[in-house]
Amino acid sequence: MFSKACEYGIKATIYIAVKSMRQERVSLKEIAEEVDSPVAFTAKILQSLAKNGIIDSHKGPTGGFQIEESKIDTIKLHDIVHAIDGDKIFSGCGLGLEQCDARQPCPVHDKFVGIRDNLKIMLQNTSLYELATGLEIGLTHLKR
Amino acid sequence: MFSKACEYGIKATIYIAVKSMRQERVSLKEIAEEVDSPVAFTAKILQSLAKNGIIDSHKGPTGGFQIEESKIDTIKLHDIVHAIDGDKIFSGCGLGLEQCDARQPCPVHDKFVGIRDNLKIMLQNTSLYELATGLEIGLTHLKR
DNA sequence: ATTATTTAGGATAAATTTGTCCGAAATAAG
DNA sequence: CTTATTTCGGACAAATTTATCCTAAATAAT
Repeated sequence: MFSKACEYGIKATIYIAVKSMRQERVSLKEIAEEVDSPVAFTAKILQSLAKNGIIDSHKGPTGGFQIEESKIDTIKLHDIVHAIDGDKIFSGCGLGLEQCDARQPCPVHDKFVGIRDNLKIMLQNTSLYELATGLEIGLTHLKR
Repeated sequence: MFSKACEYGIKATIYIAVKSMRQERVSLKEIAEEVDSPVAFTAKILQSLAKNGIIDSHKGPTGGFQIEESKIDTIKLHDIVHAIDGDKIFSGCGLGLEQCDARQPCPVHDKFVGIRDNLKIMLQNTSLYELATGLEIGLTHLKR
């Protein structure tokens, strides 16, 4: 469903959010450990999240990543996925046709659009705040 | 959403079904042309569809692929996808965790399960017959 | 200023998916 | 039986995704 990059990106962002709610900055190393993801690859993903304005990064000692607290309930799962995978998940024909729309649909067009709309709505409706809170109160987990 | 292999496989199966409803066998070459897919790669996919009992194959002159007519409305999109991609689309955690279920869920578990159930139900409910008929009466198309 | 620490970013490598090539096996027809 | 045609299946190649490595740049602290 999601790419590995996206999986790592989502987990990392949730972890950063939890720490940011406590006014703490976290290092790449800590994130990768807590989220069980390859360090260097995670670095790339965090880079693109930073470029897309989802997270903030700071170099040097005491540096690391954090998220503006006011943003945490504004940011949606959709924004994270979009920052990493672009909109290729949300657009394009289910069978890979170049020309496929309601007028000239592929055989699975309608059914596919239905599923994808569900996905999009879900992603747009779930906030980072909600995900981070669930983790903090021990309702959910990020490792294993 | 689907792998390329799956996209080609679905298109090919629908095309074979249309021809089979007219008691015609089709060659790999014709399928690849009509479905706009790479010939040799399509051959591999058809092989695995044949091994999984979705389609029948015959070697030699006048050979080719076909589908038992009685099967056409029994076969569901789900069967095609499963024959090609296995059940990796239907199982596993949305964030790649090894241990993730209702008791120890990842942060997106519930939402993810919801979407995936939709997908599964859709795939189990749409028959090859329905897809082939739509194509035959010109309601849908497979190229471009 | 110097040093230690941390992210940025480019180059490279490994793994997976996608795609090609070609000889072998089956089989229909002359 | 021979030949032409078609799928089978293994080896190989290209492209993409995943992952690593290393140097540079920034920056906090001494």
